[in-house]
Amino acid sequence: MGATVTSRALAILGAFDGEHRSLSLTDLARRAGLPLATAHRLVGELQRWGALAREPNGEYVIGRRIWQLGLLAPVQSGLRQAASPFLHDLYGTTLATVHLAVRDGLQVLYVERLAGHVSVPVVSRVGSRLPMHATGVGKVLLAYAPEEVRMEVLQNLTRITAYTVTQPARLLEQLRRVRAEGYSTTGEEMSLGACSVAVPVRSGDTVVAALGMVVPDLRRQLPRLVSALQVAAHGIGRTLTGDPSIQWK
Amino acid sequence: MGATVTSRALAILGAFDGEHRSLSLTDLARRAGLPLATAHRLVGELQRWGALAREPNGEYVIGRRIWQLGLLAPVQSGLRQAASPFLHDLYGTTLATVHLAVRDGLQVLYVERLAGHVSVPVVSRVGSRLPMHATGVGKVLLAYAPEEVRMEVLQNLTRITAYTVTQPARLLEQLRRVRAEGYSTTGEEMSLGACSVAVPVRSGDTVVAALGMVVPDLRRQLPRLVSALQVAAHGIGRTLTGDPSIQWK
DNA sequence: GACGCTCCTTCCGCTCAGTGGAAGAAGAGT
DNA sequence: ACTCTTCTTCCACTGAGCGGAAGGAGCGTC
Repeated sequence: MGATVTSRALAILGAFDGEHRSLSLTDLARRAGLPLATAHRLVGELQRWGALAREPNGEYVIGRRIWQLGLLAPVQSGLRQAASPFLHDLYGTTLATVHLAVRDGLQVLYVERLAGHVSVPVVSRVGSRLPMHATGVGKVLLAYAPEEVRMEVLQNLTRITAYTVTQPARLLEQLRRVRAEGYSTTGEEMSLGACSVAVPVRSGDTVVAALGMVVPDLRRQLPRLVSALQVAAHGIGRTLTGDPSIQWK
Repeated sequence: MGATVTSRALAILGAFDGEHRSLSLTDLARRAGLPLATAHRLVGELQRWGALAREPNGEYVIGRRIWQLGLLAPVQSGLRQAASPFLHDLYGTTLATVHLAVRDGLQVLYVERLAGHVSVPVVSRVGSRLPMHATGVGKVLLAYAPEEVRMEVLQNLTRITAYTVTQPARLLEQLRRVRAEGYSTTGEEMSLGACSVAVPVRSGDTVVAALGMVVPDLRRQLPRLVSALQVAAHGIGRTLTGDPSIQWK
């Protein structure tokens, strides 16, 4: 059992997540698995440093200092910088929710997002992870992932909606098509009422990211969206190839 | 002298800043003021948890986990949310780099940014701080800051480029004009080849932020840019006034 | 190919920082 | 006035953390 002081402090920070953005001391202690007195002292130190802040209502939230540190993280920073203007253009021409994602292990990690006006149920948030087999960007990344990754993901196709593809053979077929046609689509596989298209972003020969879009319905405008995405992805790729340091562990 | 384990771990994280995004173990130990062996152990723990990551070259950088945590921080989240659509619109109509900044102590803190394609040397990054006297948003925030803040900033006008305003009297005169005319400008005062315009964002009577724009040249289009900025700033202000919780310590 | 330099990793016995049970304070319902 | 919950403070015991020192691992120099 991890009993080092540092691991305890980190356990406190780790108690926060997307659903728990603010926590009381007691919650914090419980979630971190620490005695109240211990949590209290650690929380005090973290707060003094600026890692945590206290809301008017007494609950704790992640502090400004961590926010600033996080912005220094080289999480795809080269990629994000290169992509940023293209994402805006894409948003400008399509007014759809636009995503930039990379593969992180067996999941998709969203590194950038622009939210559209249109009320489509979008689950992703910047910094969140989703399964690969049920998202547009995920299918692209999976299609170009190393064989072993693909195999492991195929073992565990959890059902999310009634339309989620859960048969390995069918998904494999889809992935082959992604490679052949250069784009992937999903239809309400992650959340009802949301469809998506995505294309790979290449730097040289390797696919470093996926660029995707979420819309309520695909049928009519598919070709237009795909070509808009491809233009943007190509632009990002060209910018990247100029840049020597693309972060990818 | 901070000798608690937690404070040491935090000191290690604190060793990173805008100019030092990746550090060797030795640098880290030196900057955090810790013996090498101690730093080594702490760094190991931080890395295991994901607070730090190791680059191929052996240097340490802020890890993905901290990045994710930072995204949960409620830093100006009300303000940023309110501003986001207006920033997009602004970018859409002007295609210039657009900034949203607040005052943090004696510096400008950039809380949001949209980067344009245009190759203008832009120094600011989201989460970074810059001096107030050499940036467009800074001058706006300074113009409306409490007297004491203004005085303290005026004591220390460091020169950055050949055009930086370093005479207190001249800056004061500029600030008076900002208040009178409702916008500020800079001409290559922060970096050569970059000019900027900025306007205040008001919530009720108080100036809560500044909205700015960086362009290669101001002369011809100044009136157009100022009015675009003012429309956006006004919109943000109106959205904010509806919102009860604007984060400002 | 031996030397010197810098940077990283491991070891281990001493000791003081961290621990956490418990008691007290401060609210907020009822 | 009471109970229940959450927060804060206290303090004596003890094992987790400390860090000097020694041992790698590179790399450039002569």
